Amino acid sequence: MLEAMRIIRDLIQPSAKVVRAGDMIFRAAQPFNTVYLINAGAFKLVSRSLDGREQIVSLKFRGDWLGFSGIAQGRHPCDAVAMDTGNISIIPYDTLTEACARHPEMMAIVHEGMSTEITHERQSLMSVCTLASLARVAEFLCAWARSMHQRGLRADELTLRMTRADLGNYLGMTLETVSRCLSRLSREGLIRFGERGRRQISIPDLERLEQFVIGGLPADGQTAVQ
Amino acid sequence: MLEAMRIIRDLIQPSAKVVRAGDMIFRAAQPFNTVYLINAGAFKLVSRSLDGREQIVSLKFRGDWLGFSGIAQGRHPCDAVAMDTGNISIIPYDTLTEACARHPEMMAIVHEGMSTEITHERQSLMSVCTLASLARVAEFLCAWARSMHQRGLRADELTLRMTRADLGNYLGMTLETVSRCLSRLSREGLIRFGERGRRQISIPDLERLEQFVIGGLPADGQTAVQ
DNA sequence: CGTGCCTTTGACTTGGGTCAAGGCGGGTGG
DNA sequence: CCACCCGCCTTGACCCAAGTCAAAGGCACG
Repeated sequence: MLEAMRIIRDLIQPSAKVVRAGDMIFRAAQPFNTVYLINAGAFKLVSRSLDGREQIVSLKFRGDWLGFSGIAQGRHPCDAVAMDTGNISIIPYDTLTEACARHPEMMAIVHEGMSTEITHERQSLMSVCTLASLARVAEFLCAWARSMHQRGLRADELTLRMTRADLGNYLGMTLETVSRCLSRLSREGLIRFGERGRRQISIPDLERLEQFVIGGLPADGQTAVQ
Repeated sequence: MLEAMRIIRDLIQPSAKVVRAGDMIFRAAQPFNTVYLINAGAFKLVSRSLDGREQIVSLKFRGDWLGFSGIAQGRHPCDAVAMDTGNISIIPYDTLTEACARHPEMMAIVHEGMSTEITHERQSLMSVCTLASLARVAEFLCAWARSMHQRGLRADELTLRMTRADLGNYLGMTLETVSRCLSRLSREGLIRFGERGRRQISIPDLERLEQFVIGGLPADGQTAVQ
């Protein structure tokens, strides 16, 4: 992934931009002509339906692309919002397609990015459809940790950059349920809250948390109820 | 879309294959090296988690691509299964990337295909996360109808090619709930069951069904309870 | 040191899951 | 041609996970 980012820098030399929490990278319905590569920070993609339902459809981090979903309709179908300060490379789509035509390795990178995005959205669907809320929250934390690890960041100390309401929206449950699930995971010792507030979560044993997702708690009668 | 299929035929002249209900086009974990373009038929993509949860993550029809999700890992992440007799073009991925490098319009078509797929998966997530089961079933039917219409097929007479269990799996609910929701929609006059069994559904007024998804029933006290 | 947002927790309600009992229809074999 | 079977579908009764509503505690910032 770092490799890919280096190749893009070499072949395209894109300009970059610093963003702050709350900044919109693009908005739904805006004409599509640019994609972005995340150098740092965390971003959410928010879809809105005609009748005002709002859904966080994806979370994106360093190495991820923003904007591919706009290709099909020539307009972005969702908002992209920075969740904290970050840095993105700005890549005109024309430039990108030209680079793809000229350099097979560039096309490979872009296709891989889109393919990853497809797979990722499907995993979200799978999680929402097949897991109970407690396991869903646990899996979300595992995925976040794995994702951080894979990007070379520390994976045992997560700093969630979102409110419980956002989390709940993304995971398909209410903010109260998110809160209860996190409390429960903490009570079970599967996670711990950090000193810097309840958005900081540490995972003492990722292995065990992953086991919990697929198998639930070992049935030994030791676990607290509710 | 038909335009795109013509261009592909002209530029690549892919071989085609007839498939029958139940045939696997590819299986999860198989090495990725081919993509498929659907000429006719209906297909489901099925993901399986390590612990055996199974999820239908997408349904595909004429004009859709099969296999892009395998690019990222070099292996298909899911099974692709034909839901009835169909016909697919077989396109080696190498051939496709070469055609993309040589012909900008080919690259545009491929990128559009992937982009559409990303957007589509997000809409599923949105539907599962923000709609109650009755509205979800209704929206599913609307989407199927729109999708058929867009492909030049008749949109007021759907023949679902799946069991209630598959439907429920795809929509994130049990088969009993699907059954109850369909019965309810029928009782409300929003859909009708065909003579050829309860998998054939006609939509007398698509407009009204779409209104129902976003607004629920008009509150006039006429509607039956449960 | 207040004011407002975020989070937690409790009590209650409910949509949809679970379990169980038929019903329907098409295919097979007697 | 009929009887039976088997897979799919529907419906009812019951129950529970998660939603809703409400109250209060914490934290951050002016």
